[in-house]
Amino acid sequence: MGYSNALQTRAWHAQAFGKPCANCGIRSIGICAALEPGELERLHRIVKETRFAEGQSIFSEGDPAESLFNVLSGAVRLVKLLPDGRRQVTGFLMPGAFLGIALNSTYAYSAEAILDTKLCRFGRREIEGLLKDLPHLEHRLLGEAANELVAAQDQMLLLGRKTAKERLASFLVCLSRNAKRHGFPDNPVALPMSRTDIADFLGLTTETVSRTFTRLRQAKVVALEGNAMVRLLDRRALDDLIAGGDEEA
Amino acid sequence: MGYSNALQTRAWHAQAFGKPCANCGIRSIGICAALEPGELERLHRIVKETRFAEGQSIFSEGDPAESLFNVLSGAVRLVKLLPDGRRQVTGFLMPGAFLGIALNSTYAYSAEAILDTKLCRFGRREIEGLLKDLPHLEHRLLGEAANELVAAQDQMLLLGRKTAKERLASFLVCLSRNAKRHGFPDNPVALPMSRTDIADFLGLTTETVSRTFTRLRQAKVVALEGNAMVRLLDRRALDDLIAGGDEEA
DNA sequence: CGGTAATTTGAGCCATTTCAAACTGTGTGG
DNA sequence: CCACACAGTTTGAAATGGCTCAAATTACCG
Repeated sequence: MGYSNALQTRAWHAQAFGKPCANCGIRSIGICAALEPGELERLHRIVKETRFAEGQSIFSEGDPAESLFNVLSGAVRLVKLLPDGRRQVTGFLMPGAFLGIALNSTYAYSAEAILDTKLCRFGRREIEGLLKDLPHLEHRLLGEAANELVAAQDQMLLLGRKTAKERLASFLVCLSRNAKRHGFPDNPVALPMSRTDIADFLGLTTETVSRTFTRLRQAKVVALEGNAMVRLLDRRALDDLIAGGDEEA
Repeated sequence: MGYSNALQTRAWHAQAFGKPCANCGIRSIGICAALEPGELERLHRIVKETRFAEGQSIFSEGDPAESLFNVLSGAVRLVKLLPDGRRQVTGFLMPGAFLGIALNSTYAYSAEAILDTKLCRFGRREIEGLLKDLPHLEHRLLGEAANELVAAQDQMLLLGRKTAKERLASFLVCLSRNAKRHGFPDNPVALPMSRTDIADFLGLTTETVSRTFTRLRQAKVVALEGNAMVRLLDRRALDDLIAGGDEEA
């Protein structure tokens, strides 16, 4: 998932731009961590850095899947649409995340930049060649896919069975955990995505997300600091909500 | 996803039991399809066939992930629970499916046999050794994971944004497609799982699933043939519901 | 400091849930 | 082979959480 605020955004943008992969600031997080210097060199030859402005589409559901990406900086949302416009956000990607693991012939979802975003782009053909020679890389990719699968199942539980309050609490804690894991501040947590994005991720409406924020605020469980930043005040209450035992706050 | 009825159940149970992997009836579907005869021999040495009776637990969420499985016959449901008993079924597995791709230290969900079920069991350690030597296998596994990821995203869209009628229609068509793909009858489609399982998979209650079946039946879109078998009558109407454009039926 | 989009708040409504009761199919024992 | 019994399913009626539509605020940006 992605994050943002003045400070964090600056940090993200400071990361490798135009440098060879060996110096990539994201390397220790991304799949490239699996590679030796020589292999990195080879990877670097097939990589091309690309920028997307806030709101720009990276690729659309149904497009031929010609590229895979590594998020260098910024944030990305993955979106699925129904013909009548109903929208489901299936995930938020932060720096270090891999985009396009599903090596199918077409993309199963659209990807859009939430912030100004830099990506490493790999040609699909080239990656497949690389994977043949570098089993580490494939192994790492499989690990990545496995993690995404676990996250997807958690999300199914959330969408199928949790209340609005529980969904928002789960979301905020998840955001905070990820921020920490990636070295960003984890308590006032940044929310780079709009309320609509959050709603479409949690299977709710914007109005419900907003009302739920208000209720959590009134219960002193969280505090909003501006619109794109939340402070988690009562971790215990949040954890209770996430587990989903019984109500109280 | 799984299926059942007298005929189909018989077919499943007729498949390889105690035979070496080379003769495994499921091989062309499962991950083993990626292997050469010599490699299969090696696989066979680390495999152990296991049976689970209907309703039996194969493993539970949180258990150390010591085994991976291949479904030979029967059907399996994957379940996540909240402490207060709310339940989400995250998937149904049919013969040929792979169970436990997430190579994490503990299982992220429980697996339970819906029918009497036979599985190939692989030790985790052994599989990891095998993967080191057989890149094909890892590649195949990655492909499998990618497919599951796509299915998971579709399910998020369903859980987050579809109506009860659309959810049930999507489920039935998906079931039918899978049956066809696996060589089972795809029009009267078998439903080996209970209404409760369906409800917990679709994020609904049993009552709503039942009422929705009734509405689809009254609209002559489907016909129930016994409780564990549905005939899809109006494919067009089903497809419209799945796409989720606008209502009518 | 104003303009504009995003967010929040309000009021009424509706799809789905909940709680409760009737039904039905399936498998069993007589 | 049939009647019975029970679990699973269906139906009914009332309650409700989240949605819809609409308006008021607020935050952000130039």
